[in-house]
Amino acid sequence: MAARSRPDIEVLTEIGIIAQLSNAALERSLPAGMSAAQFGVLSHFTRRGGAESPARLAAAFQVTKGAMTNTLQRLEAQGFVAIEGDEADGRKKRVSLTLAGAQAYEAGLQALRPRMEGLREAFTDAEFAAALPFLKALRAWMDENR
Amino acid sequence: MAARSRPDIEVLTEIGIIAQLSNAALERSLPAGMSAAQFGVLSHFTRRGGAESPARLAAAFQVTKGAMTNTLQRLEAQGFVAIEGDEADGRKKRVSLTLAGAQAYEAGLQALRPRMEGLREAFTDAEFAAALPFLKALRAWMDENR
DNA sequence: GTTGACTTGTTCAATATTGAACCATATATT
DNA sequence: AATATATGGTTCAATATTGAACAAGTCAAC
Repeated sequence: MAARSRPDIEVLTEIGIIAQLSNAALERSLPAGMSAAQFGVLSHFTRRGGAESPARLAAAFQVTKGAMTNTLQRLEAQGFVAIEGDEADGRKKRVSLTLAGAQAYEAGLQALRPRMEGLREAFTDAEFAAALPFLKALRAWMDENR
Repeated sequence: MAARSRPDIEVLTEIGIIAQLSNAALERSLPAGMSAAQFGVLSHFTRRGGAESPARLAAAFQVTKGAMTNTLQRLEAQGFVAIEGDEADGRKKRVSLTLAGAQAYEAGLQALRPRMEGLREAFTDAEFAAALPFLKALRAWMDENR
């Protein structure tokens, strides 16, 4: 085999492919009609609870406001989130999880379970934990040097 | 801050964000009209040389054949690749890099240079190399357990 | 040789995303 | 108070991608 690529490029290449495969697997496993983006939003609310504005969600997921508008409209159409105007600030809206949304998230989690278990049989928590600091640093750099 | 997520999920989350930021940065840096997908194909030919069929390119980039058709059509429209029928197998086509394509790739590389240099100032080659084995293993697992 | 299964490449509708324009509202400056 | 600037959210056209259907070519088995 010819000379390998530079390690920085190789890292970014592997990361790109992993992200692609991971996202594709996620979408394939999820119940019909639930995209990875939607699942991410539901997951966010399950972890954090409370209400968030669309703009803050867009920032959290590194997505444009337009994309978040789309995702939230689809979630609302399915009854998974409630969207209401913000009393204190007329520009904002407040998005929150509904009971149906929490149930949909649970169903999504269950659907993912076999895959996640397979992953955790293939690698140990220690391996993931060991990889994390570098990945976080890389993410932070990418974020700052946008 | 509340309890962290499980390390496996965190790893996949970070990888997803890095890939997104990295791809966005790539597209922003590249000369107008050249997408990351197109740059990837040019890069492939520069490294490997010779000719490849669209199907093999699609497999190499983990993309559907339809997506590759699109990318190749755009590359051909700009004169960056030549596409001809395969003599030996009437179903296949042979894609190869043109001189203009090689020059376009060089221009893309130059445009990326400042960003890549910044990255290599922020991290050492050793750090990238250290991260690589785990990423490769993870990629391989994702690839097998599709 | 014919048939049947597989491979290759293209097309098409559906979906997600971006970037820009835009309107409404809030905040700061004067 | 009036004006300017910034922020929040939506819409729109453009683009990339997927998955499915399809036509054309190959190949093996019979």
